[in-house]
Amino acid sequence: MTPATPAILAAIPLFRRVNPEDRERLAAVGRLREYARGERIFDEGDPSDFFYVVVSGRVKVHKHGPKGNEIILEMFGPGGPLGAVAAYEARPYPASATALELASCLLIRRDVFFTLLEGHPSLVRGLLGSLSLRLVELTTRLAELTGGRVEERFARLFLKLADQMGRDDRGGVFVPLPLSRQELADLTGTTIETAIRIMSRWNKEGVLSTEKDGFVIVDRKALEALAAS
Amino acid sequence: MTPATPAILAAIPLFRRVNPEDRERLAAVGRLREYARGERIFDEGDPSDFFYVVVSGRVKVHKHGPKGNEIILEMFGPGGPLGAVAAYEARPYPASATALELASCLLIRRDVFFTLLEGHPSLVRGLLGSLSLRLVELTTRLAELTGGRVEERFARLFLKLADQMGRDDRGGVFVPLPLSRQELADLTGTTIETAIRIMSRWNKEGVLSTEKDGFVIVDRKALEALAAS
DNA sequence: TGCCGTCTATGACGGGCATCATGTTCCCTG
DNA sequence: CAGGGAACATGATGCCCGTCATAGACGGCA
Repeated sequence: MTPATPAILAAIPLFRRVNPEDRERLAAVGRLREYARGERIFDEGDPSDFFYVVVSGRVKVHKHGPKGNEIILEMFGPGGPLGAVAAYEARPYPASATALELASCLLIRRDVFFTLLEGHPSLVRGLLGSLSLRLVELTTRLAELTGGRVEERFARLFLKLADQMGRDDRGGVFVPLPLSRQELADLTGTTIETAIRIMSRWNKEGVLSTEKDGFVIVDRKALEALAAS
Repeated sequence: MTPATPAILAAIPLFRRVNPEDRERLAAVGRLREYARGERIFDEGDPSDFFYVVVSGRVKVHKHGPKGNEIILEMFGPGGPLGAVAAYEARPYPASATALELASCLLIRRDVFFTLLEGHPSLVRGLLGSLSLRLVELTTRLAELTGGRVEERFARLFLKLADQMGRDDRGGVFVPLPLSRQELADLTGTTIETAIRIMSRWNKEGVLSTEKDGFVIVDRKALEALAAS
């Protein structure tokens, strides 16, 4: 838990258009905190005392269904807002957030964040934009999660990851994101066994391989064929 | 397509805090339009020329998945905003909207809506609030749609409808919303045949009956037992 | 009144996937 | 190095539900 610096704030798109003086003031009350892989940042149902911004690493936002199953709603990298909805509306967090890898977040107390919003239309604008984007992505995920085979969803998931953060390496497209089989299952709305089955079959068929620090998509064409079906 | 009146605008929560003069101006450029049951209001992918507000009736917002299946994302009654995300970001509508029954909407041209936003922080505030609410509801639906039995989802759907708009009548709780079997299927992420099977079985078992203008929940306890499982 | 399209209904069938169970690998720690 | 827990792997089993097919019910329209 270290103080924030204006430089860090300036690197966050949401705060880029805030004037330097206010950034100074914000830095004075903002705090930085690191989270280990798997560490919980906040929990569904907790009172929303803080608004968070991801500074480094990746974070998953997840929620548990009525039957005890868990589903990952979205994954955020640097700049991603956490708890915006809850903090804005002063209601409990509607979902949990957990670090997918070593990550650091900027914490802003709810009341501070709120008074900052009052004086900065551009901030409100930025929030509206990011909420809009999330709405669009969530609706797309909702439409994709229903009525398709699980393998199709896996194919689409990895194609999206490849587009977002893939780089040519290790004889294919390398996605530098270590996700467990359980997390893959939570992303696609299935069980861990089915996730394991698909991943180990793909490994044998030379489509995709799992590494310690991510995945290597060896045969992108195969994934595209599966996603299209 | 008739002109809007300030009285209609005043009845819409989103515009309630806009000052009367601006409401006059808005009424001058806003248009009212009626839609028959099943009529399309706008289509996924269309350019977002208008921002809509439901004035009367009910409207479904739906989207088609990759395999041609359709899913209903949400249903709006009077006051519900349609196309807010697209209009705000000037991107094509991410989903379609269709009238579930005879409905009327207020249409506001995108550019007019946008300049109105500029001068009214309370409007922006209202938009943020409604987007937040929709995000929360969507995430809940996402979590519920995965990993459960179809019958559970049906039970939860009707319990929610009962809470939202049910009234004691006809020997049970009457939900005044005529939804086809296909629409029930689109709401729960299943097929029309499964929807028909569940509904006709429930009818025989005396749990729930379909009427011309809605549904009657006869045995609420039975639904609660199913939803909990 | 008769035709036809839409919606509702019901059966047969099979496969995908959840569930249960057991085993292996790997890492971490004392 | 032994022990233990977590993640990965794989087989057996069963059933929910998607798919295909057929038929009745109903309403609109000529």
